[in-house]
Amino acid sequence: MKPEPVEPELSPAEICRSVGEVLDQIGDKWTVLVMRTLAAGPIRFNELARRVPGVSRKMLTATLRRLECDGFITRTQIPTRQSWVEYALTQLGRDLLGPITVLAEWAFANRGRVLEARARFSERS
Amino acid sequence: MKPEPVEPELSPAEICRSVGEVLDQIGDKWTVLVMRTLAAGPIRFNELARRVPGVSRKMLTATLRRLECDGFITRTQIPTRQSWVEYALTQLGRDLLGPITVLAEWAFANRGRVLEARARFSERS
DNA sequence: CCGGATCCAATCCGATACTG
DNA sequence: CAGTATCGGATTGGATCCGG
Repeated sequence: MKPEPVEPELSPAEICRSVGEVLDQIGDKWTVLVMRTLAAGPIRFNELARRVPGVSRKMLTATLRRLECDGFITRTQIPTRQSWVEYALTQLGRDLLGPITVLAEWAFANRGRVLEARARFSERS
Repeated sequence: MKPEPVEPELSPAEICRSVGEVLDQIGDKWTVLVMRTLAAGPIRFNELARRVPGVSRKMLTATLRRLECDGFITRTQIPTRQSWVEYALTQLGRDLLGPITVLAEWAFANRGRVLEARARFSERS
């Protein structure tokens, strides 16, 4: 369901710009955690706040606004007696989780190599 | 030359932790730009500073230290008449460029969808 | 329940000047 | 050439209070 295989070759300059932009969008403290939590299905604001450990409501609001603005999630008012707002991933958001998961799996598979490097570095300096 | 295909299934909690750690490492302003520049081959400090547009020497130093500590690059003193220090990617660093490039290519292929979403968002609010 | 608004501390980061 | 040291503005993000 990805948009296209596209051309496999990308110039280094295009790579740099692309990765810079996407890291500006998702490289902050909470964005990916929120998206991963939304991956399980639509969820309300306060439930989301509970499931993302440590996030303040202020940062959660800011993160959700940005994700909504960039088209990665939807925000739906459900009028009932109480206020009720549901957030959910869009197709674009689900698509983005693919490359993010690739990165996460790499990090998980290689965390030992990083820890070894740090140990060597600290004992050498 | 990747370490292993590893188990394809990763629990959501492990994904979150992994991606949080790797984003802490590479999610800042300069790390990926520096690594992409190093991908062309070993390079000296000041040449690196010239090729990464806008970076200050202070931030470049900090970025390189961290990359070295985490095992993504090597720092080599070459004693000659002048000071001479070369930085180069390690195998671990080259491996990391794989998932990063996946992300960059996704961002490049989908940047139009994000721009459309922003246009819709701004005209709706 | 879902936020917005404000204050404040910590951190980031660029500019500048200096060293071996 | 390859950094280090210090200052100060800008940004980040938590705490708290307030409102619909």
